[in-house]
Amino acid sequence: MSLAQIAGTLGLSVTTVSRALAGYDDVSAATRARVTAEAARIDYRPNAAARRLRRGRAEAVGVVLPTAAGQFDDPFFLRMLSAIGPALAAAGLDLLVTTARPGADEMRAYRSLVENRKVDGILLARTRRHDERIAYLLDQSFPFVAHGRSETSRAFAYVDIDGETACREATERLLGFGHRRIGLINAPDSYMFAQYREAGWLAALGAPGPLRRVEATEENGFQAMRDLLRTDGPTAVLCATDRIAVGALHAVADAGLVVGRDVSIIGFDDLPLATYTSPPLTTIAQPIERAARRMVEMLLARIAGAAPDAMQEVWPATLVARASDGLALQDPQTQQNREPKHATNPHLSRL
Amino acid sequence: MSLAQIAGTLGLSVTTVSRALAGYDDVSAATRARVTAEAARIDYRPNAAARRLRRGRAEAVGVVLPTAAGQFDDPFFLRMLSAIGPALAAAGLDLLVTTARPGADEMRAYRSLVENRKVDGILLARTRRHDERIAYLLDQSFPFVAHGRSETSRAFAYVDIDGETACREATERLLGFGHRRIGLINAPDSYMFAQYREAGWLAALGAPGPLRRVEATEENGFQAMRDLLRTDGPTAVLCATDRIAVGALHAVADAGLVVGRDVSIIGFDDLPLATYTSPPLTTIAQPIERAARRMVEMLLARIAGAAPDAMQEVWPATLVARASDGLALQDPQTQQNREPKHATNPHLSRL
DNA sequence: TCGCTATTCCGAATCGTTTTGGAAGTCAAT
DNA sequence: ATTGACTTCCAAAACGATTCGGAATAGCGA
Repeated sequence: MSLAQIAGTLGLSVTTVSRALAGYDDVSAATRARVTAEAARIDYRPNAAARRLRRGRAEAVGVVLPTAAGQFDDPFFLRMLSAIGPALAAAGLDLLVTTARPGADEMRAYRSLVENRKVDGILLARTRRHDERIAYLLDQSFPFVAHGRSETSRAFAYVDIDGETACREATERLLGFGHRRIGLINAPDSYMFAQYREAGWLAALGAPGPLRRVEATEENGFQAMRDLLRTDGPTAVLCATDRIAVGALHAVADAGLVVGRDVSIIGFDDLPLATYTSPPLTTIAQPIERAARRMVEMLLARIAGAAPDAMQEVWPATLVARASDGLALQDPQTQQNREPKHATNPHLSRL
Repeated sequence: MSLAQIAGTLGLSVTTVSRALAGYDDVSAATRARVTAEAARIDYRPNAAARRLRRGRAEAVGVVLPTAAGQFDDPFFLRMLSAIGPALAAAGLDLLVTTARPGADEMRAYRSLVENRKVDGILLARTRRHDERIAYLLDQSFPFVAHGRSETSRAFAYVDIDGETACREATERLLGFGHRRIGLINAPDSYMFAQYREAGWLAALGAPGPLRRVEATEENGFQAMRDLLRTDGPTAVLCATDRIAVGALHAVADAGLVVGRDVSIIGFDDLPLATYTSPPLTTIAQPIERAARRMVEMLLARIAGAAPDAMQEVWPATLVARASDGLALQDPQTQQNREPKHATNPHLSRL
């Protein structure tokens, strides 16, 4: 199961066997044929550790998954992983997944990946305004690509979703429905994506509206919505993630109100689930899988030595209208328009 | 950043530095102190590839995630990963994640992990009745632990959830509510867990009831439930997973029926989401995280050489009652008992 | 002084691959 | 016969850690 073994049975040197399999042109066609045949016969597989040691590359890429409450369960990361996997496999790279609680643990995980040379590059998500991970990787000039921007003067590669525009347009949509008290249940504002979503909401509104900031779980969405309903009485609420929206949906129903009639709700992510909430959730779809594949492309280029300056992309998100939002109640002219809207579920209609 | 560097600045041999750091007792206390101090000073990290090559161990564990429609998105795998991560980190092992579509791709992924010696052991989930992966790993006598049993005469290590008992009890609960036409929306019966869940349902029922088998997605759950309602008119339906149940919930509402009154639904998994469906989903909770941690323990023992025979555990699952099931309508005596049940959401009551 | 045991250190081999810098042989042109 | 160009092969040196089998020194009793 080693080059030496093939070399032995064929009476060749290890060098020649290696070069034959690697496709060098200083190996005769006949010899190459004998080598590849024998390699196939014994099902030769190169020893990954030896290759890595010699080449000085790990041939692997790292991802650190946060395990804080509500973080890791997030389908967001799973969707990212599912898209990263095949893209990396196509490039012959392994995927090393580490889990860490945000905080000291987390930086230790990144340091271990970098300093033990376990990976050649890193993908990271859920960037923060002041992101210690990004600062560290930049300091080490270690190749990485982020999903999301961050507040630093130094250039790094990223793919981001334009949450600001998406949330501005979603809020404008709600304004167009006649809503005036439009709340936002946001993620903690240390997250960069929360910044942008809030900025978009604020831009459309002109002035601050009812706001809550919570970690993105169903439970927190529920609590925040219940609180919002009690103290601020919004007629529409934008939720920074679908998980928050699911909790919010429930809080509205729990208060004896009807989602889409008494209170409009718009989410963000377009989880598979969103079609099957009641009512089906109007939400903002972001192309996570495509973004993840692009991130892998960028990372390969970074590992190959390309500069990050040209690798900064912000992609649009698109609102998918379902039935959790609609015309504001206080607008009298609208009552007759309501029914068709809620009876029409674009998903169900094609079943 | 190598032993040679430390040896150089300290005027020692590489051997001594290595042995000092490894804790051998043929190194004087004074030398060991000098070595550890210098190692700390330059923040020495052993080269993972070199260590692996020399020791002949990968110091990593592999997981292959299925990427078929509805498979990978499944929160099940994310919950597993989130529990595996810390347990492996504690043992100093890396986690190598590969993605593969079930089929040829999948076996290639397993072969690559084993034959390129990329991992020392493998964790696998969603076992199947005739599981090619298990057969292969047994053939290679490669250490692995499965989540779920399989139909083979050869012993292997596993942790499984007793879905049969859980589903029997859930079905008995529905029978106790007066339901007589109790359907099952199962996962494809190539999956072992589907076998057990169906067996439990069947055991309680005595005779086959309305049955559908689909891949576990919301969409498929929706379709299967709609079909079931049209052709079989069940008053209660057991769903093999919560994702199926979410779709089923929607199909019931879509048919103009009320979940918990006209049709009872029970899921399986107890996703975080289950509390926030409408109505909140009665479902069966399985301790995935604890099981995953136990699987890691077993895998470490297997890698250390322990036999798998004593590593076969089946754990109980527990039903958590929420509001998606209740007394059957046709039973006249029950009408006054219904209301309190559905107004009482054990989760909400503690908020 | 001689042997003996502890203590402390180190040279060299090893893991399996890649790669540098030739070496040996063939062939045709001079 | 010599030269040069080409083809085909290989020895040996890496990569960095681990480990076997000593070696050197010191201390001690006989």
